[in-house]
Amino acid sequence: MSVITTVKEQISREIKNSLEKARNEGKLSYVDLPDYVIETPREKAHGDFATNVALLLSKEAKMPPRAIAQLIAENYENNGKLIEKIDVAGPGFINFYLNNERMYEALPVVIKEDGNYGRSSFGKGEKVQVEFVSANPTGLLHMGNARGAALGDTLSNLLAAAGYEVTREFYINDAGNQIENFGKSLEARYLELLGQEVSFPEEGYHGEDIIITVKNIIDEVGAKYLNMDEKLRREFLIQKALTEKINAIKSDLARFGVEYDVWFSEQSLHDSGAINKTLQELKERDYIYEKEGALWFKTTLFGEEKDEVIVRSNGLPTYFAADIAYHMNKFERGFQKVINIWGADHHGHVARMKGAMGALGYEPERLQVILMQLVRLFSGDEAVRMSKRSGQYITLSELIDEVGKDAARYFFVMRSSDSHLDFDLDLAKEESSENPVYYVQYAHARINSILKAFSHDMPAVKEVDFRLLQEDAELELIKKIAALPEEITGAAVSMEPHRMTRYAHELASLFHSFYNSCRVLTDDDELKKARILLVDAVRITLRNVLGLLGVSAPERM
RNA sequence: GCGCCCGUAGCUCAGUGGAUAGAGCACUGGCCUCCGGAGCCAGGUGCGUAGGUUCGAUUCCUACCGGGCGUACCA
Repeated sequence: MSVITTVKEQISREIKNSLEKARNEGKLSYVDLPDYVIETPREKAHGDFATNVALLLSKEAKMPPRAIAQLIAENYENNGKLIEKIDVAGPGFINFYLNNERMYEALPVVIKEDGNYGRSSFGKGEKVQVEFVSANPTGLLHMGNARGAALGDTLSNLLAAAGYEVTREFYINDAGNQIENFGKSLEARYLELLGQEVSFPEEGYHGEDIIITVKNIIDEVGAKYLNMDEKLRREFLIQKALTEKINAIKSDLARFGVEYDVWFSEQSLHDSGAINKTLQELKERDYIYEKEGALWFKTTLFGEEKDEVIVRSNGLPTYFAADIAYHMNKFERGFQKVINIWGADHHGHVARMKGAMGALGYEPERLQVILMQLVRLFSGDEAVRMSKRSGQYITLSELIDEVGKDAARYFFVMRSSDSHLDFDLDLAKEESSENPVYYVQYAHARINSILKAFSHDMPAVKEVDFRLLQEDAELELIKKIAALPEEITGAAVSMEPHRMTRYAHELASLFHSFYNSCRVLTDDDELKKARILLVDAVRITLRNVLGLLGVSAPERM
């Protein structure tokens, strides 16, 4: 357990004791304690921890907040001299000033835990699945997919670090309409490249990449399929092209630092009968009816405006049917919680998916959907279109070539997922100090440089007196380092990976300030040892955070 | 029309039912004879509008304005 969590719990216990004591003495009356918080105040002048308990209790106790706060402060038992000073401030906040001695305890922990520092068993090994990207395998990955990849992978890292058992999964849409469409496009290109005159399907995939794919196929099999049965020809082309596309997606994601545990085929749900089984179950539970030759799912029960077709009049299930079967399959595999990262253009799908889960007897809250606003791509002032149909888009692969994996991953995670992301390619291409990822990496490189210059064995924790670290810059740095485990669990539970880029930047900033005001390799040997270990703890913390973000921590830049 | 998301500094974005709302970029001026100047320090403007709930609202609620997305027997 982290130092900060321990301290907060201790303070909270003492507050309760203190309140009860006041109540027993008849100085205060209340029945239940409100949901108060112990937080780290924004303002340094407000201490290391603050609580709003007196403000919240005011109404029930029928006393002014400041008077309650005063009672708490007076009755507070300062066990083990944890707290240096208690103040009642403002409208009735209680500020606690931590005894610095306790803060130093964080440093040996960081050094001992090293690569594991920040990890916790908070999630108690609960099984969680994160499904992300799941792009159609009919083309290459674009910027929107890239954002989903960075968010999903970082969130997965965070959950794993917070003690959950995480499975990363990619759902391959290798069935349905768009695959039919894909087949027609492939066929058209195939015939075209072999000298036939064809009209390209209106709704087809116009991308250059498809032409290349078909050229590869022709290199392999030549004109063998020119006069073959249309259906067989398309099936062949689809199989060939899908394999190639999926492999391309896999390798692009691998370059981006994303490795999946499971690649799940939509087609397998059709083949195994899972979709029929799901439909049957929904029918039995009376969620399905027939109208105009199609089967409809009663989504109006979940607040939708109209019911949704689940099996078309041509007998083919819609993607919705497959998706329900897929999610049922997820729960059958034992995941306690299932997280999906979807583009905001799919938001209409959320309520009915949750509804469907409820209809099948699963707690809808076990399905969590992160709606990610779309990426707008700019080149300078000019917007770049991102349509697969028009075939004009920047691929993930090109992005990595241009701005590098580190910058791209950091940028995509930097913004909250429900905020639009304006990605200026020209700016991201610049390898300059404007790029925040360099700022953080630079701190890491700088520390390594200091440690190298130190040229002695690292001092043993036992022979170092951390109390020599008295400067403001040093104390601030220690507090920030100590906060990592809570930052990780907080970002994981709220599913907000962007918090970690903030943390990384703040930590780097505190280090740079420290560096400018305190010399590490000073003549004072004892102080030098303490600072070397402090700086080493910063190095470990930075490296671990960058690791969670999938960004490298270079020793030299 | 209806539904979801967004509206915070010149720009791109964080943030919170509480105490003086932050960062990066841009702009201006300063900083080690010394551990990496890709750094540090200083300088200022802002919660779309109007109501409501509250001891307290930028945060929650309602309406409106502006932007994005959705509203298919597409996914």
